[in-house]
Amino acid sequence: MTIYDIAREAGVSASTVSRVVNGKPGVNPRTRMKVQELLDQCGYVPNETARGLVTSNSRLVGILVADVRTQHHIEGTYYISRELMAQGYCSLILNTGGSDEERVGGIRMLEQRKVEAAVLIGSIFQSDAVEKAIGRYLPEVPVFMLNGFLNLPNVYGVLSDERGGVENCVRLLERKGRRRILFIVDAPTPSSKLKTQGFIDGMTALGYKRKDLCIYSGVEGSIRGGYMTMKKAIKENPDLDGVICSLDIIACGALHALREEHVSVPGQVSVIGIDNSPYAEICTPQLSSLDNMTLDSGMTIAHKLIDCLEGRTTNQRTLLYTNIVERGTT
Amino acid sequence: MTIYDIAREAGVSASTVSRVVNGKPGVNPRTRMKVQELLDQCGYVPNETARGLVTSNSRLVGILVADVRTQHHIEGTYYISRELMAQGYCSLILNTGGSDEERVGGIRMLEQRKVEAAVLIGSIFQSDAVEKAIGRYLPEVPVFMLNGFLNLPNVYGVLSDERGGVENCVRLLERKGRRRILFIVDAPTPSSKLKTQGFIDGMTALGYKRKDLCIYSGVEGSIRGGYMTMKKAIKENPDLDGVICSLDIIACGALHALREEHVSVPGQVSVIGIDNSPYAEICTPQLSSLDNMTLDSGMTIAHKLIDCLEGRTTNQRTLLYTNIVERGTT
DNA sequence: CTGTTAGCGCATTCAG
DNA sequence: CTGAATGCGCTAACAG
Repeated sequence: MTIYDIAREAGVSASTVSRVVNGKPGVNPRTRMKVQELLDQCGYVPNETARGLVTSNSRLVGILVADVRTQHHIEGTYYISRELMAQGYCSLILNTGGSDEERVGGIRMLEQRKVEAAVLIGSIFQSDAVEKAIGRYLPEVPVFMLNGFLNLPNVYGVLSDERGGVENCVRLLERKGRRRILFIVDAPTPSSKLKTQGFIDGMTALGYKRKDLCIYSGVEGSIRGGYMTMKKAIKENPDLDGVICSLDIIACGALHALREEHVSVPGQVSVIGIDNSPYAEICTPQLSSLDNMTLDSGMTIAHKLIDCLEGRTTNQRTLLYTNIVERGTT
Repeated sequence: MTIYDIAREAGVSASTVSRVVNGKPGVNPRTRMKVQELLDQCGYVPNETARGLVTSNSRLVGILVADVRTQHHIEGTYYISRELMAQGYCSLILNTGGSDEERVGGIRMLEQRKVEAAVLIGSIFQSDAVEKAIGRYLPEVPVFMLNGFLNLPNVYGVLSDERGGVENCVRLLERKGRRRILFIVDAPTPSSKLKTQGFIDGMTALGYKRKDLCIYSGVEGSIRGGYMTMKKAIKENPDLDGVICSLDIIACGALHALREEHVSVPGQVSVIGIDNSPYAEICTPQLSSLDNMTLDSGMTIAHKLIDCLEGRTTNQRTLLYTNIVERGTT
């Protein structure tokens, strides 16, 4: 069913049908009504592919996520896609997976589908390979990064101050009288590096020496990872009284280990996670967590994206402040 | 950058460039190499929109989800999109939201984008409005439903036996000596109706009268919903010794309430959730849960979908068996 | 107000 | 082996 089919039925030209479909002026009201009726009756749906080819706007926005199953990535993805949908845009959500080649492949695919803008979810996209790929494949398309930034003229970044946030976590534990604080951190993404830096800055500001700091890094971002690491950490540091984990899910695993070892939380040991995810409310005791504003970041990006699409200018780099949500573990 | 630009540079015709891009035979190896070099050098990416228009295959599959944030929907979505990506297809993931109009709008949009197949995630899509919309907008396109089915020639359903699964949960609790079993169920989707039926069947098989059954329905699918309902249920049924919840997240809330009321789990009361989601491993004690095979369903759909796209036939309706994963609450 | 024409970028005949 | 011509479905400019 094309506009030509409709045109023939209605006894008018294709242009007239096109005008009616798009609600353009300059059509006799009677003609318009007749055509519209036929359109409804046939359940005509315009072919967006053909439309995109001629107008060269696809009304498509690409969203790249390493893995949509990641709790703290899905919120932003959801919000952005809903907001764009409301503006008549479709979201092409691509699960790129973990490797640089896959990320580059994703960017190439966005160019292939002629997206009008791209969103990259997660600091993991802050890499040289991605920067090169954007320069090569998407040099003219606005690219928005959630919790990341690349120094390119068409890249916009919305980041949360995770470094400062973790520093605040350290200060909080210090105020609670904690003296032997551990930091457990997952794979070394740009984000987790910032978190680690925040831990180091916070601790050294309190007078601790860099070499005395206790950091367990490269931990698997799962319950199991947190559990195993905590088990080990207790053995190695029987005097520990505070733990900061780079992910809520790791903290959940750590809580399991602490319970098994009959260490009371928050009596003997305080625990803080990061992300303020649903997990934090489910575990026992409920987990205190650093809210790194993934929802806010998503909302900010959605609005900046729409501004950009509609021709308004917007600043390239935004920093959001974090805050600690205290629950039962501190 | 189009094939014409490349053709001019290379001193050949667009047809030849097209042949090289698509790896078609009938090109002089020397010519092919020269063109390929230019292609690489320019970072040429074919315009999939134009390609789709002429070949009338979009290499696009639409995935409709009410809300990607729902834990037990994201697994299948992820798996399907990854599998399709590996086959060279793109996934157009649409968050349709909760209303029938939005679901119909989503289906319309899939037709507009000329998807080659559609996947509907969740039993909520099993409705008259959706059936009508498929008949109207996607009568020729294979439609796969995860945990749902519609009696249309182009619809394929992969369902898990949730009714039987809940019946087994009842039996399990009975074997554990539980006599006063409650059922807490969220909003009345086709899926939760089946679960409820399973509860009724299981209980009546044990000799309970329909009117004696204790069912709390229409509960908000959240921790809060489970918590509030459990609080109420304890008051109203001080002798309860078993609870089955239609969602893990509800069971998590219920566990909170039971702990607050100093009811020991599983000492005094056994609890079973449904979905076998990550939540089940996080709460304390770890939650026994009915695994309704969302991952398996996703995998099955992905494979059937690819079979279908490649012209192989596949049965329209598949039922997967469920099984109970016992953890600390039973 | 309406119809005719051209062309978006590409794959695919069909000639050469 | 290669190129010219055609059309996918649509919008936009132009002419009537």
